[in-house]
Amino acid sequence: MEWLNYHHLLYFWMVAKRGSIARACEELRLAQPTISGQLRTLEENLGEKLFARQGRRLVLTEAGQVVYRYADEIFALGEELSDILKGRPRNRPMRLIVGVSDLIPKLIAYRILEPALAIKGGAQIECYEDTPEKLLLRLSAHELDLVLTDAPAYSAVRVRVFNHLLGSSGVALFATAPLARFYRKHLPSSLTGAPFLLPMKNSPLRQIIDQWLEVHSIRPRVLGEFQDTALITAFGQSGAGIFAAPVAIEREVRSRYRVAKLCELGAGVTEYYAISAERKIKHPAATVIAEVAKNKLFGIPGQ
Amino acid sequence: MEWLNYHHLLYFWMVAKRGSIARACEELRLAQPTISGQLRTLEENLGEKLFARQGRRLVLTEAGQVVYRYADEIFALGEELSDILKGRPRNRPMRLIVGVSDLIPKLIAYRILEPALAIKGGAQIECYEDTPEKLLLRLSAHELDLVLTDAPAYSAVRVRVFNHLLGSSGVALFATAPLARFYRKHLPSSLTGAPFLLPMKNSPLRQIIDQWLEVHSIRPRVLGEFQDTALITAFGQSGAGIFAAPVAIEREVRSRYRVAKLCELGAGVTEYYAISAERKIKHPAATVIAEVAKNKLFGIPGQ
DNA sequence: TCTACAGTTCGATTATTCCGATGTATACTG
DNA sequence: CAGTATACATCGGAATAATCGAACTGTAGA
Repeated sequence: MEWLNYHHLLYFWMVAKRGSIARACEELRLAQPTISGQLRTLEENLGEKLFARQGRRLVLTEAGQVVYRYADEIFALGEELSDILKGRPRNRPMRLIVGVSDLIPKLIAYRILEPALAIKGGAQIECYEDTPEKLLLRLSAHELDLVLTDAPAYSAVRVRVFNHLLGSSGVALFATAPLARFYRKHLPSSLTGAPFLLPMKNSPLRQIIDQWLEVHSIRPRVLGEFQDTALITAFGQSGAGIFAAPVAIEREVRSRYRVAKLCELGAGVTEYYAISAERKIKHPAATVIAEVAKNKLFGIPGQ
Repeated sequence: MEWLNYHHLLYFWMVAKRGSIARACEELRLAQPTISGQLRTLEENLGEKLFARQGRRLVLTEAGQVVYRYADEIFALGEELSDILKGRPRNRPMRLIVGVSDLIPKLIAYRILEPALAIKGGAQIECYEDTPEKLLLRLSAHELDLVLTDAPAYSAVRVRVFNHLLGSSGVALFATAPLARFYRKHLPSSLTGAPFLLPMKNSPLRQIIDQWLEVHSIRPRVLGEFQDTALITAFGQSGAGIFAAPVAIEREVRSRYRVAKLCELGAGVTEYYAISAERKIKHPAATVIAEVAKNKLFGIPGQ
């Protein structure tokens, strides 16, 4: 494994950003030949020309543009990290800042977060969505107060985040009435070849579905894979295909999307977690959320 | 501006990942004193201890954990970049892979994408959601075929992506019946102090709303700010507050979320774009999408 | 054709990285 | 409680890479 030289990349990035080697020199306080040379070795290492000369200007090649965009992301993260370490907390007003995983149905997210609006004074909520990994990153940098996900935070390295199980729910399949009518006979074997709208491969919900399909030897027709459950339901509502949702919100799903329940997926259970940076959830609004979720949200049925 | 030393960071990252300097040495093919030393200079540069000795192990300090997570992001991007340049396209089967901006209402996204399911043979769709910036990054690396956003791609550097305007729509405010009844009298001045669910500050839709509020000298009570429009509607449906949505999907919004329209926001118009890596959209499913959107989706009213 | 500008090439110089040897603390072993 | 293996820290010199000034090449404009 040969490593990318990030310093070369940094010089390249600055040249691309400023539009010329000369102006990058000023910014980086280096001599022209230095950058010129480093740029050349970067191109050699990558085996791609990054700039093409156009008159006496440099313009990015196609490959250069791709590299530039990645570099932009990389160094933006680096600067963010520097800022945080220098103790310039990125402005955090007096409100609850929550990260919500894409994989959590919005109706569930609403049910979890809603108590925070009800507390007196009315906490203001700020919601960001992203992949769980990104959200945890921002949680650990104390940019978020709370992260909602459907899986506990993995800990390859022991990380200082703490998982609070809010509740769990079984999973059911839903579809518009005509689809449901058609496939309801001879369940579950009728589902082979049936059109499915599925979450991405890496999501816990998808694993539950796949396992269930496996057990029943069903090979569905996959119409599409979606990172966000809200898009799945947008498609599902229009009768494009069959989709899965937690039974905890069965009633809302049925009425809101005008769909019918096909069947429940036996053993499989989705879980919902709040993840905080401290062992004990401190933010008052967050405490309320966790309490209400544990006691009321999913507690009633089956217990 | 003093730059982060990304090579030191890389060593640190590997040590944290592998759990010890010794094992990082194997991976990086370096001698143990080398890494030990580099780690020390990194700590000195940052002014933070990153590891604490626990017996003869090293464990990450609080600061170390923050740095580690950022490093993870940074070097994951770096590896992705290397992969792409080495011509290992990250597995792209025969389907349409679309990036959808968080900021696009799912109902709009559905309407835009739906034609692709209808074409014969039935294209399989794969949908990712993220911020427009990240999506464009992946588009330029040819990991996506198409990106749907509500603003054309900015071009700080001339980038090889092309914007295709799919359509535009006015904006209206919605709320549940009780809320609507209460605020409908003396619009728009009645809205001062009214509870609002808003998209994030940087979104085009938010700018339209803010501008309208500004013009009418309304100062609403902001309940929360959301990155994803689907969460806004989940809150809005439950009567938490007033929210905005494009009039193009007024009917669906009203029936699906059981809300009523308060009023339209005069001049403001949201736009929807498909962004592709080539000047001409090539992917057959993508072509269909763009065609249908331009001709039918938003074309009828007002034209 | 002359000049200003932008980037390149070429050694010489300087800074940084890297390693082996050695030292210190910690865990395991009988 | 030695004796030994493990893991990291420290040190100084050797190897490597980055940097610079000076001279060179090509372009654009006067």
